[in-house]
Amino acid sequence: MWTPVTEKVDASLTRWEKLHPTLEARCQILQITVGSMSQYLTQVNEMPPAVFNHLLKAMREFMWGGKSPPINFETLTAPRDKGGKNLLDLKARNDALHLMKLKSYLDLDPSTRAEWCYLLDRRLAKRVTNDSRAAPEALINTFLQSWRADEREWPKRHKSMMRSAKKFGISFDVLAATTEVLSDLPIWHHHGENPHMPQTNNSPACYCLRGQHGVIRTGDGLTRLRRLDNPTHKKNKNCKCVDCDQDRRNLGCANPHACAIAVEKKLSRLMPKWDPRTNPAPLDADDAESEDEDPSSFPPVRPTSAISEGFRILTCLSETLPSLGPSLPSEDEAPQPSQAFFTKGITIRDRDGNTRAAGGLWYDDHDERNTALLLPIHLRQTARTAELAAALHGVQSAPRNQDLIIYYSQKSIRSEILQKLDTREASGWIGAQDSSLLRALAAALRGRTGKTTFVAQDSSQARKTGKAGAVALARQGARKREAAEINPFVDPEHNLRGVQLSTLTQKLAYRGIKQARKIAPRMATTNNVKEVTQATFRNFGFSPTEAEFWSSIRHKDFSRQVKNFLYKSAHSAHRIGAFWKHIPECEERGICCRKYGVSTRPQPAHQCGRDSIILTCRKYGVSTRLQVLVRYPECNNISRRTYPQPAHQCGRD
DNA sequence: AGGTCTGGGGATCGGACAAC
DNA sequence: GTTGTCCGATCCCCAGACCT
Repeated sequence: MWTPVTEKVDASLTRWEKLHPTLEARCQILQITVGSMSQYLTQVNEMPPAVFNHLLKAMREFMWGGKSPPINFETLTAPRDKGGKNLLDLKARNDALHLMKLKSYLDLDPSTRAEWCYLLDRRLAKRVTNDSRAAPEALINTFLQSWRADEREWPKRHKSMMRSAKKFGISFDVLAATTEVLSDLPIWHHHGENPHMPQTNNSPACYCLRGQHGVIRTGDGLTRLRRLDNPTHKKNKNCKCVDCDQDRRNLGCANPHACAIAVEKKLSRLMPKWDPRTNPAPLDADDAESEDEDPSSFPPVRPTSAISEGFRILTCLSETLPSLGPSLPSEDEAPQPSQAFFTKGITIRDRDGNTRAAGGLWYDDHDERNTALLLPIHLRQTARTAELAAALHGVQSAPRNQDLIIYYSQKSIRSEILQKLDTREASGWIGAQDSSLLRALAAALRGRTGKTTFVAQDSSQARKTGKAGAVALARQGARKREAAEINPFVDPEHNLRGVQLSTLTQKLAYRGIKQARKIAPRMATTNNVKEVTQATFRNFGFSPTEAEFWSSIRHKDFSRQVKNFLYKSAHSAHRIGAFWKHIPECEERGICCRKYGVSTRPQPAHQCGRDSIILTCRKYGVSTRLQVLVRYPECNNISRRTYPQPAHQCGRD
């Protein structure tokens, strides 16, 4: 089945090879050949390991024209700002397809759910590993409940999907759910049980509830409970109340009271979030309207309204979040007057010439809570990040039941929190800027009982003082030597891990999977980047970040060849200079020969590496030099100064 | 030498199963 | 419900081949 595909790919790559494409072009060619030609069949029919290995090998060989690879494949698949070429990562692409299949499997809406999903449900329920006595009628869906199926019994054609589900941490979680959703969840093997109070699913009463009463979902159980509130109900097996009487006659239940008690026990062992009895009723129409009236205040959590929306995947992404632990103020008993503060973020050049961001948090003149903070270096150094840090600090230090008014200066802070939060949360913050701060801020806001309102700083007289105060504090923060400690604590109760499966797209899954993966750093590359950073600082007075370095060598002013040259140089992928030093019988290849030199005067023999190639070589050197000079005229002096130097080991200069 | 890639072997983990 | 054993899958490490 796969032979035509592999043959087509191989033939196509052979044809492309004849055009001698550049590294950059090869990446694109691989995307449009291997990527597209294997996509469909992988989707409908998983890619066998042999085919995967064949394609991977073909890609690797094509990348370097059959020669030995100087840069490993993983590095090439990394994003461009990390030194990669964003090359198609076949493994991640296949995994993304598995997750898309998982998405359709876990679409529980009967009107759209495919036949094979029901068959898989049944098949998985045949061999339960963690509860040998589990009853077949209690097993609805392994990912919705706590039972697990024997991996060896996973059907062959769904094995990869099941593996990916496990590998990328499928889970079921919501911040809040409507009563309908809670009532619709299976009551048996409920995943939301309190771990300290193990569930019973196999007692005689449980069998009666399933067999006689037909109780499958928590909602079915709720109707059994009503009698307990009925004054005519007697707490024994012979109760004659209407409900018990009916159960005895119509369902053949011997002890309706015991069954009702069993349901109550079961529900009380659920964590409060999952108990349909304690869940507050959904907002009625009036409440919803009043919320709409004030679009500036932080809205209550929107309850999940369909079971399928509760599945989360790629939960491994969130585990790397740093956490200093909870240090948030507890609920104050006394009612608090409402409080307002102003936030502002600015950026400056510090004495090392690097961009630093600082934030100001202003309450009132001479208020001791006024805060000036210098943003720690591990965060993005932008005004928005700094303002977010200031706002986070303000929210975290306010009593929870206090009404807050946040006067923000950047519009995007308001829109991120008030409008984009749901989408960001659904997409697992993949690709979102300032996600750690926004996450912490959202969690802190959700933990508050007081109302939080976002108001823009405008030029009215009353707000001018606050605005100016926040700016002054931000400037003060910028002068600080010690960076502030930002508390990125995210309360799990107010935070969802991973991505919402029901809104997952292949693109998003692919990005998330690539983001979750760790790529081993190359020592040569790390050293090169460090060297360039230091040299830039020496010559131009600022240190570029790693991302800036990688984007600068792709600047549009450079020709394709030079870009290619710089990229390979950054990875030490040229077999030049010192590379030959220790290779038997090839040592002389590292020695500069005159044909590469611009000067006709005899030069002392030296190791011909990058420096000498750029500075003296005819082939690359002239064009690279010219292009660098056009872009950075100030380099002119440097290169002239460096040019006449004697033998040296080449570096980036 | 320093990089890539492959394959093999050992350690580890998780699950099934049996015995207690 | 707990413990121990077995087995397979997976991960990790390393040696070795290969390249230039």
